[in-house]
This record gives sequence, C-alpha cells and structure tokens, in this order.
Amino acid sequence: MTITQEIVAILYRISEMLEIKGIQWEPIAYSKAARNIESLSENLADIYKRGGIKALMEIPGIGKGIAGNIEEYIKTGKIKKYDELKKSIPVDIESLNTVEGLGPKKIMLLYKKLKIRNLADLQKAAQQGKLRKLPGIREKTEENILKAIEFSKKSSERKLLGYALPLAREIQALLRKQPYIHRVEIAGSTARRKETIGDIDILITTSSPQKAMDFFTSLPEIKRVIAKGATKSTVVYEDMQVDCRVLHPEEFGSALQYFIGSKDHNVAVRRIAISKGYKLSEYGLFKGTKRIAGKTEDEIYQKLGMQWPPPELRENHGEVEAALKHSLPKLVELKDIQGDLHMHTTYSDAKNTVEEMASACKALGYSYCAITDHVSPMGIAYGLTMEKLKKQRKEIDAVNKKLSDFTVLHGAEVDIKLNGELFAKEKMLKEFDIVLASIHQGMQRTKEEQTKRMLKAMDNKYLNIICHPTGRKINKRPGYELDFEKVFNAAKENNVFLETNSQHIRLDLSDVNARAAKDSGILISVNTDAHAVDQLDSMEYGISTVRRAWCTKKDILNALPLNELLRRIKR
DNA sequence: GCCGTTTTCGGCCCGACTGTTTTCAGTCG
Repeated sequence: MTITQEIVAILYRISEMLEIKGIQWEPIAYSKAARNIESLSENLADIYKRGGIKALMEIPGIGKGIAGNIEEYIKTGKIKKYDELKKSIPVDIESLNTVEGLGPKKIMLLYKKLKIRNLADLQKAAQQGKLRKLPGIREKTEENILKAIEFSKKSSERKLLGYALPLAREIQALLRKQPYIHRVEIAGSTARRKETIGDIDILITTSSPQKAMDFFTSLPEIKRVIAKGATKSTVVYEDMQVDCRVLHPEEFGSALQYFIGSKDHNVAVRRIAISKGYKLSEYGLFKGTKRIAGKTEDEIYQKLGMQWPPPELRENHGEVEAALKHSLPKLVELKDIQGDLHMHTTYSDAKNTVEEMASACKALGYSYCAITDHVSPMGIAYGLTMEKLKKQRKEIDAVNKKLSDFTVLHGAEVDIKLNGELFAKEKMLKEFDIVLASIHQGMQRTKEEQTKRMLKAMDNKYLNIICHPTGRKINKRPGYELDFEKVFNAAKENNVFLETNSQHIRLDLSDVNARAAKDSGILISVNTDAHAVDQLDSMEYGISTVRRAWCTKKDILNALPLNELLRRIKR
C-alpha cells in the first residue's frame, strides 16, 4: 500500500468509528475526504511536499482538521485521533460492516453487551443463540446475521465491471420478456461503468408491481431473497446483490437520475435545485408540491439549466459545473473506434490465428488492427523469434490481400527489461509496423526505479505505445508506482502513446490516470489485448474507462483513420 | 469536520423495508 492508500483507509476507519460512537456529521466529512483523495491522480506525499498543509486543504472536503491528520501521518506514521478511537472501540468494524443488516448501532450494542469484536465472535454468539437476548434482536435477526456472515465471507470484494455488467444485462433481458413489465433500466455504479461494482440496481415500470416482484424474486439464479416489498426487492443473484425497484412512469427519469448517482453528483445537483427554488428527489423535481419534471432525466437537467451528463461523468469531478456552462465534452463512443492495436495469436500465447483475429476485427466494423505477439524472455517458448517474425509477416501480407477494406498491421508487444531496454534488437524492431512495450516482471521496484525504467524505454526510437502502464490487476495487485508527470512529459517528447487496456481486470490506465494523461495532451490507445476472438468485444470496457476520463474522439489514438494513425506513429 | 450565489453559523437527503415494536429504530441505498 502506498501512503495515500494507507491514509485513505485510516480516514474511512475513523469515519466508521465516529459513526459507531453516535457522533453526527463528522463521519460524513471523513468519508467524503477519503473518497475525494481516492480520486486524485497525484499522491498525498507529493502534494504535501509541494505545498504543505495549504496544498492539502485545496483538496475538496479537506479542511484544517483532516489536513492536520494527514500531515501527522506523513511526518510520524501515526494519527493520534485514530489511535485513541481504536483504543476506545477495539472492534474490527471493517469486517463487521460487511454483514448485511449490521450498522453502527448494532455493532456498538454487540460490543457493549457481548464483547463482540470480529466476525468469528459474532458467528459464535449467533450460533449459541446469545444475540436474541439483546434488545431489538430476536430469532429472525439472529438467523439473518448468520446468513449474512456466510455471504459476506464469500463476497467481501466488489466485483469487476466485466462480471457485473453482463449479469445486469442478463437480468434486464429476463425482466424485459415479461409483457407486464414495460421499462427496465440498469442504474447505480454499473450504469456509471465504475471499474468495480458493489451491487446491481435495476429500475422498472410495470402494470403489475406484485407480479413483477414475484417474478424478480424467483429468477432461477437467485440464491437468497433479502427483502421483498411492494415496490422494492433485494436478492442475491449468483454472487451479487441485486436491487429491483418499481416506479411510476412520471417519476422514472428522476428515479433513474437518483439511482444512477453518484451520491456526490446527486448532492451537487440537488444543491443547484435548491438554489433555483426547487426540490429534487427520486420522485421528481418539485416547485412547492407541484412536480415540474420527472419523466426523463433530460427534462430534469434541462429545468436546472444543465446539459445532460453521461452517467460515466457523474462523480462530481467537474461535470456539474461543466453541465451548467453547457461545456461538457462529447465523449468518445465505441463506434468511433477504427481499430484495435493490441492482440495476440497462436504465434505467442493466444488461441486464434492471424486470419481469425483479423476477420473478427473486420466483422466488428474496424478498418484496421495490429497483431502484437509477445517478444519476451519467456518468448523462447511463446514469443516471436526472428524466424517466426518473418513467417508471421508473410502470413499477414496474405491476410491483407484476402481482406478488402481492412489492414492488418504487423506489431509486437515487447517486454521492457529491468534496465529499461526493450527485449528486442533494433534489427527486429525496425521490421514491425508498430511497436508496443510493457513491463511484465520486476514489478516490485520503487517508484523512482520504475519511472527511470519507463523513461529509458520511451527513449527507444521504435517504440509507439506503452501497454497497461501501471501493471495493476484490480482486486489482485495495486500495480507499481510511477511519477506520472515525468512519464507524461517523456511520452509527449518521444511521441509515445499510452494504452488503456480493456481487459476488465486491468483497465490500465485507469479512469483517473487516463484523465491526467489526456489533460497532459497525450493520446490514449484503447486496446483489448485479446488472446482469443471472443475477447475482442471487451473494447467496451476500455471505452467506458476513457469516457470516465472525459476523453473525446480526438483524445483516442485508434479513433484515427488508418492513414492518420500511420502519420502519427513514428517509424 | 467541512463548507459558503442564505458565508463564520448552521446545515450536511430521506424514503422503503425489516423486524421489532404497539408507533418505531435501525439499516440501506
């Protein structure tokens, strides 16, 4: 964990502990501060080094108090307030909080009465029937807690977008098939295409709410029904919690707006509503008691004098102000993509042939693709040797002759060695139409070492694109740190492009980093890194990521037509 | 604890659902 991540985690812990103590508002301030720090592209240590406590206080949601906490942590590795809170409530709140139905009040009650400190204590007490003796808890709650412990053990992690989105679409399709269900929309963080999803929100309109709730709560993949009401039900579907809400058509737009979120976006929008003398809720935009908008999101934003912001932008990272000024960017779309510049074939570690990959790309509507097999130390077995390279070139030439209105570029994904050199001699590099490079080992180096390594790699005159620049794998490893300012400067100087890798476990550059890259004037290449034909459609996830990074068509390398692309890349 | 186009005090979302009650507290989103 980086210092920034450590501080974010502590701020969340402080927020939780304050809440358990029954303190009002302060917990909200702490969690808000933590959230805002998470979405920064610069790390806290650097910000502090640059401008001390004053610079910290420029971060939204951070004032004197929290800036002081951060300074204390950077200087001493400790925060006194945090240590004191921990001492007064020695409870593993983080894990207890993952249990559905357990909130601050019950956690405090459990600790005070039964000295319950963690999941194991809780499970034991519940199994012994001790919980039901507490005020406000009887058998049913005890049962639910036991079930929830099981679920929380299995699904402590947020799920990848690449898992949640298809699941949400599957449920959406099932609901849409029912004649009495009219509209079905996916809301929540899935609609905003966040890289990880906690639970899925589905909104419907129906002529028969009862039937709709019955149908939803009895879908075949459902493992458990957590709640079932007249207008709202919650279930566990496969490994995810799914909420379904029934709405009136007149309030569908306001409900969609409300449930797409994010929370921070909604707070900002509601504030604008209030300033204009309105009140905005999930039931509509009201002037007094009169609903003046609610059917569509568009009419709500319009009445507020705002442009409709695409869900991917709704994080309160400047989109509210831009929407008021009618200066939102026209975000890049999947259909703008002209080609995919990163994919593998049977020449290295993938399933399909050059022709199969190229034909599939053409079928997706692209006008070009680049075949980029590995050139790596492991490549003695899998990668391209000089001999294989010549063979592959011939094969690509043949495919190019065969496919009309489509161009296959001969590329490679070359490993970056520990010293920053590329794992291929000039003799080989100059044979390719396009050269990608990436770090596949030696991830444990320091920020300084990795930055130096990256800069050295970008010095290579044949290099065009750095793939998955931080090497992170979501929920698996954080990726190495880089001095992005230096990396971006070097990229610009050397005419190197950075990738947003579309594999849903990577999404690297991330939304935050891609936005910083874009702001530095660097074009981003959104690629699938497909190792089989059926992975080529993961382009959608990369596009979502760069849309979250405010990218327009102009910011994306592979939205360029082939002739312009070839002009832009150095050869 | 943070914030300010009601600015140095007084807001900071609130309604649905559950399980416990006997009119409501706690949790969730």
